[in-house]
Amino acid sequence: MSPKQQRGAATVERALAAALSVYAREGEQGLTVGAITRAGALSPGSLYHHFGNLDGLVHALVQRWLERLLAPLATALLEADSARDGVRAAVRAYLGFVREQPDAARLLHSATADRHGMAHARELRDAQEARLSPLAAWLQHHVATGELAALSPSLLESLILGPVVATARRHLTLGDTDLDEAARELPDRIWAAVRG
Amino acid sequence: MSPKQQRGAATVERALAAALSVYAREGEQGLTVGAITRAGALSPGSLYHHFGNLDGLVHALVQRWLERLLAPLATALLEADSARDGVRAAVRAYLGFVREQPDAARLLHSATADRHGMAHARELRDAQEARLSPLAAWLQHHVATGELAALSPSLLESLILGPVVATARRHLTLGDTDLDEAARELPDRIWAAVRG
DNA sequence: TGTACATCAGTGAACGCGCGTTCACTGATGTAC
DNA sequence: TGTACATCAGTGAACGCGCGTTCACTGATGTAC
Repeated sequence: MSPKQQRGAATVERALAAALSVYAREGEQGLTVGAITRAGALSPGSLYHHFGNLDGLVHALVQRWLERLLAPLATALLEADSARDGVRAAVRAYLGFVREQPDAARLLHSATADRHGMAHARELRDAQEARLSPLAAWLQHHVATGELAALSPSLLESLILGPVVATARRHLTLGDTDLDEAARELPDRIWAAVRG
Repeated sequence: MSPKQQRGAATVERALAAALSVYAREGEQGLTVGAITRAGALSPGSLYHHFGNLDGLVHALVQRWLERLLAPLATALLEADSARDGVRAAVRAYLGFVREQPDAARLLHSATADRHGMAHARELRDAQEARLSPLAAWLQHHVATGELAALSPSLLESLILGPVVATARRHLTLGDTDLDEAARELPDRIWAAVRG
């Protein structure tokens, strides 16, 4: 299903870019085949040639941006000298992504991605396993050294990312949250919740 | 739009109960007028008589359960003797709701509610203002006494509810999170993140 | 207590719109000889 | 270097399905006199 010619690769890019911009402009219920083909200047047949169906395109879009969110997060963690620095850097990396890529962040935090997340929860995690397992290993290691509290990985993840995700959602939908304040305050406060 | 006869009130109840059960069984894309009228043994016309349209029904359903989630949360806060006890009791109340009403929790945390939340974010908050403003006042008061950290209300909210929401979502979708562990560990750890 | 009447509640067949998807076809690309 | 050919990429009109919604109507309820 992935393109074998440069021309095909370029079309795939156009389709994905068009889908994100349509989503940003029209929201979830505006993300239709017609809107995407119009915005990306491609035909329905071409879209189906590359993605199989609309769901396939959305899936590809979510995977792509999830990767672009998780990659710097993993880097931040793995390059840190201590658990404390890792957690704080990861929080900053997440907030940085929200600031730099608001459209993509809105997509990842939103209904569309959620529906996908719920329908393909395990599948999504499998696809991103290359990114997620280093994170899990990092957590496990610092629990073993005693720097992090002896909690299950999922609870640690909830304590670390929960406040960040909540802040991002509020910022992106209500707009009543200040990302600067969050970047200033969250890293240390989240660390206080998970340290050993 | 609200029923003027007992018969009407009973039909409204049947419709809302049917909608929640359809949602629990079939998920978001199964929540159609046809499915609801079949499950609730009512006609499309009747549904439109009471709710205006499908969106109106979903709105009513979300409002109802949001109220049932927020009411005990507010009670927990206001009856607490200290900020510490309040925060811990609120976290437990939220987790209790998730445990007792998993279907409703799934609805409130999910795509459908989110779409509504995004489309009618301010409207929703306005409707629940009677519940939300005591919460805001409570936070403000305990910030003033110095018990809570001097952060903006929205950031405090994110620090307190963020990890709980993240835990609930994981529990309800992936099922890989233990609510007992969460109820044991989260209250004190969340308190550590927001104390003054 | 009985009756007339306005209003509320409920029915379900019918509609039409918009959507995702298909398919027979043309055109472009790259490769083997 | 040139040509034949297989494969990839792209087109867009057409389709049909399922959906939310309507509407003319019947039936139930409660109230005023």
